[in-house]
Amino acid sequence: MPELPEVQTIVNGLKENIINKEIIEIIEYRDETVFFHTDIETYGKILSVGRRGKYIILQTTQQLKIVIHLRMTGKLIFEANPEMKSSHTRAEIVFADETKLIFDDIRTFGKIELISSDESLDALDKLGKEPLSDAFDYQYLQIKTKGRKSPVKNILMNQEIIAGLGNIYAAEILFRCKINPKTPISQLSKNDFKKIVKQTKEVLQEAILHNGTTISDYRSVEDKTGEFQNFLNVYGKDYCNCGTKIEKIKQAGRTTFYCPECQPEKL
DNA sequence: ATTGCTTCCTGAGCGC
DNA sequence: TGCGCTCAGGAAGCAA
Repeated sequence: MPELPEVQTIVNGLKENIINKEIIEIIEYRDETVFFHTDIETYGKILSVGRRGKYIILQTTQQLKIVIHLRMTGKLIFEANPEMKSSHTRAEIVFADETKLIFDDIRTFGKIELISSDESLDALDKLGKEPLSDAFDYQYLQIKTKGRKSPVKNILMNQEIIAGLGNIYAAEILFRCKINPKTPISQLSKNDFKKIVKQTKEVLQEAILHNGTTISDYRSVEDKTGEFQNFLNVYGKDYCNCGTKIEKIKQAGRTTFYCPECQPEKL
């Protein structure tokens, strides 16, 4: 569900709520939700809350990293009332002051992984550059995709190339670049690469300022809804601002939205 | 090595 | 109302 701006919004909310709180228990309500990759005696206090791609990473004082991926429908809800449960609670991180962080996930694809601070996860190690970092520039994108033939949309969705983009933002970025999503990455010019990098950073920054996008079930940590959906140009739209009907196609199993007028195929 | 197809699971929305 | 079908901010795990 959430992409980079939504995850960042959640991380920002968590920073305000759970820093320095001591974890006393992690409860799994549904199997295959919480994975212990390290022996835990005590969890410790939350030292920091961070993000890498779409992963949320909590660091504790006991050399423990809690890595959370929300996938499609995961939510984190900070709850002050210990009695409270949400409709699809899969796990809870319970703090010493009786507040808790509820991990709610309708489709149950999300996961919480506990690892020692000096370890990592394979998926984390393989992630590509952070799109908002200076290291993400057109040269990186060009070198990283050299020899590939995939459509540019698939490249933008590939977490091993760019960490954090998903279906909505990939579509919006290409709309802003006026690039057809089917275009093979190998056919893009240097200028196209520059445009993609520029628009990626701009779209993500704007979305973060608006607390992300809400389509149906995304909520930030305090159950606030994002507002960026009001700024989307193609995703979920029937018509482009130019009046043309938006095309919907399948790419790598996902629906791609684009405007055939504003994003024509290259001849 | 890279690409594409299927799968995990639940619920909403649609047409009949 | 209700049934059955399609679809959903993701990505691992295969097969080709």
